[in-house]
Amino acid sequence: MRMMPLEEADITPFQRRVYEAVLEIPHGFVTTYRWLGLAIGCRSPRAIGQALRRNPFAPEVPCHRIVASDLTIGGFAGKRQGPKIAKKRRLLAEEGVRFEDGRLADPNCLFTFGMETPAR
DNA sequence: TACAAGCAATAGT
DNA sequence: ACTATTGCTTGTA
Repeated sequence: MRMMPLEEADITPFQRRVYEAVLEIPHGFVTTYRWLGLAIGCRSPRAIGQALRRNPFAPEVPCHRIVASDLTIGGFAGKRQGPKIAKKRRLLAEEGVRFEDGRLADPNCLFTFGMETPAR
């Protein structure tokens, strides 16, 4: 598989921002659409999901490390349920991120791009 | 170029 | 549980 620089890809600037941010997620960690939005200054998580859905860089860009803000597993491959989701869960399990009943077991695995944890 | 519809979500009611 | 909001992509005229 070819490693194509993001610069030469046929993508929009927004998509490039999203992928760059996703690449910063360390192995064994996950982040949420919310955090991604904060990181790249986008207040519309749906746009992020759409960008990831059209991800031409799978699996070079670990789009499986994105979960929903309430720590549910979120969606994958354009769906919110089905075999794709099971695969996403398995991929995360391989990286040491454990899920329980469709929810992230250890919130400690959340990667917040060096920002402070959300004031809840 | 202009407009409408859709999306792997989230917050508020 | 349901609706509103939100930024961006894509398709059609």
